[in-house]
Amino acid sequence: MYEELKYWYLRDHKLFRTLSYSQIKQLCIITGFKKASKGEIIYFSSSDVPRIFLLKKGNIKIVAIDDNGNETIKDIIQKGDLFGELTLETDNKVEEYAKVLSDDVAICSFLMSDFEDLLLRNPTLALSYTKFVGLKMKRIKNSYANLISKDAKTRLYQFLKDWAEQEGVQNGNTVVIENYLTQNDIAQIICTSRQTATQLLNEMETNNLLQYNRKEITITDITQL
Amino acid sequence: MYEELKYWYLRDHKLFRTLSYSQIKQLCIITGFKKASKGEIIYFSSSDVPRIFLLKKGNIKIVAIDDNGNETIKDIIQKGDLFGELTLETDNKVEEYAKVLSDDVAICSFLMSDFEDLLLRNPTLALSYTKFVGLKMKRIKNSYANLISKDAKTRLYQFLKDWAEQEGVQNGNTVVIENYLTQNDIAQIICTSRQTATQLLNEMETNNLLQYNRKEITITDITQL
DNA sequence: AGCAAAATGTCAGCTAATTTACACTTCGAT
DNA sequence: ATCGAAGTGTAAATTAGCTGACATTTTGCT
Repeated sequence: MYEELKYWYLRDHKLFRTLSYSQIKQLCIITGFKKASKGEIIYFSSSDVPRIFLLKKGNIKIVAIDDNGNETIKDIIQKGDLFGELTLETDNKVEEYAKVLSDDVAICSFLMSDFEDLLLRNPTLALSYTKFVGLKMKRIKNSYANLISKDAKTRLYQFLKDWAEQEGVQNGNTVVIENYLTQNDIAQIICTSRQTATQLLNEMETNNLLQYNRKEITITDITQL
Repeated sequence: MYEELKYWYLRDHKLFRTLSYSQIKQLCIITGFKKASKGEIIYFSSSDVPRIFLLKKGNIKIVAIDDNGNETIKDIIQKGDLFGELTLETDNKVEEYAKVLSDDVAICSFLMSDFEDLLLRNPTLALSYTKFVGLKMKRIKNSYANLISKDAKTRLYQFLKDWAEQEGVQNGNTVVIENYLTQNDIAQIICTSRQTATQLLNEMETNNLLQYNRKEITITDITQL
């Protein structure tokens, strides 16, 4: 069980440990570098040639618009994460874009075709990349399994635990998370209504499980969640 | 096992199409072969060394047991599909097994380590495999997205459409699917209760959208779903 | 052929969570 | 410093779908 969680929390920087500096440089030289600040929207799926992106700094959310014009959060991308067409399949019928959550972000990107060439020339990297995608898949599977079989409260607890593990600053059993999400964002991530999320968060606050404000979330005792 | 036989087992998988006959023969990676019949349970995750499996014939479901002893269907595997630890990550704490759904199945397997060696020696194959895993991930994402944002009826409709597309025999707008699933199986796949699934199927039958029986499902007009 | 087990059909509560609706608070821009 | 927009708080009405509790039908087995 704990082993599983460890896997799950192993964020994706892992891939780049297998890449040498020169390899990374090679990728980044080929491409551009982009900075953006809070609230900005970055379109990346429909645009020109297929690319793979690497978030160097900050946080963004990947948002999709469905047929009815509803926004749904597909993913939260953190510093060091790759995003874009990781499956190496060009398929641009989905309308997705990224929205900047933190004060500012830095994104570097490279061409998918270049990346494919690199993989062909470097089987070890291809293998690592496959494992990396597999890890991502495992993560997605886990989070969806949670969404489907658990109630809203359990989902919120699980989300907070994940978040704390990934980004929280721990001090004893107390964990402080920099809160760049609105309650609405959180609600969307755990797939519930904004109102339900608000209620649950307030309930947790009255039960002294955490303190919530727009800047940060302090989890009183992470072992209690 | 004879070389020719091994070749036959791999030949028509899209993954290995990039390889020539002689290359495939050289692989010699198939180390296991197994036949089983309806209802049989095949354990594959916990056992000895990590393997990757290829289903040559029939249908199976991958079932997991959670902490409370509840069965959940993780995947339906059809003829030609690979299954097992496709992510190449050994991770053996999940209690999973396969149950044979069709009258009989033929499964061949190879060692994950052999497969990794193979990928390292064949960059093109490694890239194909990476895309293959990516495609699988995309599918999973899509089906989960459906599960979460749609109601039970829509989920059932979507499931039937997918199933029809994958395995149905079309004649005009009428599609006949060989039905190797119970209503309970269907319910589990679309994540609802057996009763709800039954009700929905009967409702569809009275609305002349389909005819259901244990052997086959006939969708009157696939464009109506 | 006979019987137990599995699969299917049906229905009445029950409940979590969505929806609707509105008030209050905080933030950011001018 | 003000004002509109975004974010948060709260509550009643409504509902999809689960649970439990059966009856009925079909299947596989000896």
